Amino acid sequence: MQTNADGTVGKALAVLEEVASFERPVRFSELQGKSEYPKATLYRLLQTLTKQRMLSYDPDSGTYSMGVRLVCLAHAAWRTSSLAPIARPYMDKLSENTGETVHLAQLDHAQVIYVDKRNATQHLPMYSEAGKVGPAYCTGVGKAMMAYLPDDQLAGVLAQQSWHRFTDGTMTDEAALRAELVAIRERGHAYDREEHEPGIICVALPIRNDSGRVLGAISVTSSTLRTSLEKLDTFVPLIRETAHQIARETQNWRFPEIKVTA
Amino acid sequence: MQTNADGTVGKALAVLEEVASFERPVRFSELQGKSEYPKATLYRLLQTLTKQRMLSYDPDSGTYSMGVRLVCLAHAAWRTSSLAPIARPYMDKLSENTGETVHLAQLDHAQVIYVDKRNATQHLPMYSEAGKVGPAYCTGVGKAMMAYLPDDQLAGVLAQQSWHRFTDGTMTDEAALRAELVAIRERGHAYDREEHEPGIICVALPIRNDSGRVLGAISVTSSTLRTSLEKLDTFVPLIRETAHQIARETQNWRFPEIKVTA
DNA sequence: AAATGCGGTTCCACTATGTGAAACTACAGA
DNA sequence: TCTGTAGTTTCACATAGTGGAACCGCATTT
Repeated sequence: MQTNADGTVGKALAVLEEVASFERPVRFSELQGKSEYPKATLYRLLQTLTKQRMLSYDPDSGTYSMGVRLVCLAHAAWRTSSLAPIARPYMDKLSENTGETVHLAQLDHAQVIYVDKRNATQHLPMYSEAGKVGPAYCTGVGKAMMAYLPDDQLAGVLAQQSWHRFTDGTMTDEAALRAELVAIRERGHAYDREEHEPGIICVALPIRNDSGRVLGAISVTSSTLRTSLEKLDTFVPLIRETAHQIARETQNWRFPEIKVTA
Repeated sequence: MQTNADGTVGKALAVLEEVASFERPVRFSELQGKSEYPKATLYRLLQTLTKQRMLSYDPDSGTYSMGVRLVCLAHAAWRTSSLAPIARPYMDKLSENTGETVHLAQLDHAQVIYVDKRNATQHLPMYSEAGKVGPAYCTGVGKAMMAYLPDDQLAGVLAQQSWHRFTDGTMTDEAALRAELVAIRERGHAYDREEHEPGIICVALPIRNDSGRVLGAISVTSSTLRTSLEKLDTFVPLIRETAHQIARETQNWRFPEIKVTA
């Protein structure tokens, strides 16, 4: 599970992630089974995390669960270093104009993180969706971002994909995806042709700043039952405009104070 | 800032919190100014956090900001150990029935953390609100929860309040608050009489399980311009019912698997 | 009642990890 | 070129973390 758990902090975070992966309160012994750390070490890490309120321990049931302090920290993270707060009004507008599900995503490590969402049916941007992660190689947003990544970064991301075949359409090797990325650059936008989930299709565009750096991506998603890629194509100008607006907005927002510190 | 930063993990988290407190991308030197750690140590901690993707470093501007990995972890925390996902349908209903702003909060350390919200005006449960923290001693939800805390825990929470006078109505010492908590227990619900913010009032009830343990609290909030405490009082039965429903729901939800492991 | 087994906690000699003053580098402005 | 400031690296040193093993407490078995 844990990639490079050097240092105590790394180990602690690996354990935290381990607890998270259970998606429910979990006993010491269950963790011990999955963890690579010896009993005493694991125990101490859990103690530390609990004392730091990253985990909470329920003495009644003898279980650990994720601590609410994380929710606070994440709130700060979301507010200050995700595109979501900046993009919100534009997301709203795009959602209204298209009437379809709209995602805002960013790239982290080699995964896609959805930082905001507008739902077509239930018109609530659900907290429960922000924070969700997805694979980069078989989602519209993932491919849209990868297509505009500098070579060295792209290589790193590609190397870490799982290439799991979710559907018949999933691209399962680097060569296929690289070809696709070229096509995306030519076309200017990415598709998800039921590559991650059968029946689910989307059009996605990257959000890039003036210097061309990829900040994130937006997608308009729907199902093959309701629409087709051709129909979604009509939204491209709208999405592009939204992406531009968000990118422009970031220029003003990011570090306006920095130059003033003198 | 940092309370008990024993161990490397504690120090790292203190730094993380420090970065969060700036609410914007921050330079090394700015952090150094606020931090108690020597240059080299701080530097290494930042490196570690960055490598662990809890922070992200922007080489262009030389600034650190909160990492998106936190958003993922928090997603897990929110889903599995907050009341929010369980309470969601009941929150929806309460919001609809009252037409006022509804909060769902939990106690952490000595603070109130809002884990969900329904807004009266903009009817979107905003991610940006979940994760917000507030003082316990001068909010309806905070007092509602404290009123039903076991003595030892209560003492701990009280000891950590700031007793800052936000408004004329703020209770600024333990004695006053303890008297209020007695009144709350007698009455069965708590009020916020413009104690935190002028013009803002609310009624709050704790969410308690069968054994009486405090799980969280719900409140219905409004402004003195629109309504009065007397009017909010009419919502009490509705809120109580909601709290009961949520508490009942947790019984089924929490650790159903635990007993089966045999 | 004693024995067994199991989840959880503590001990302690050992050493990996983190520490931080100081030296150094890169760069901007004088 | 010189000087100062922000950021990075070094290295002798010691703290902090490690983990095998022993221990505890409780439930179940004999």
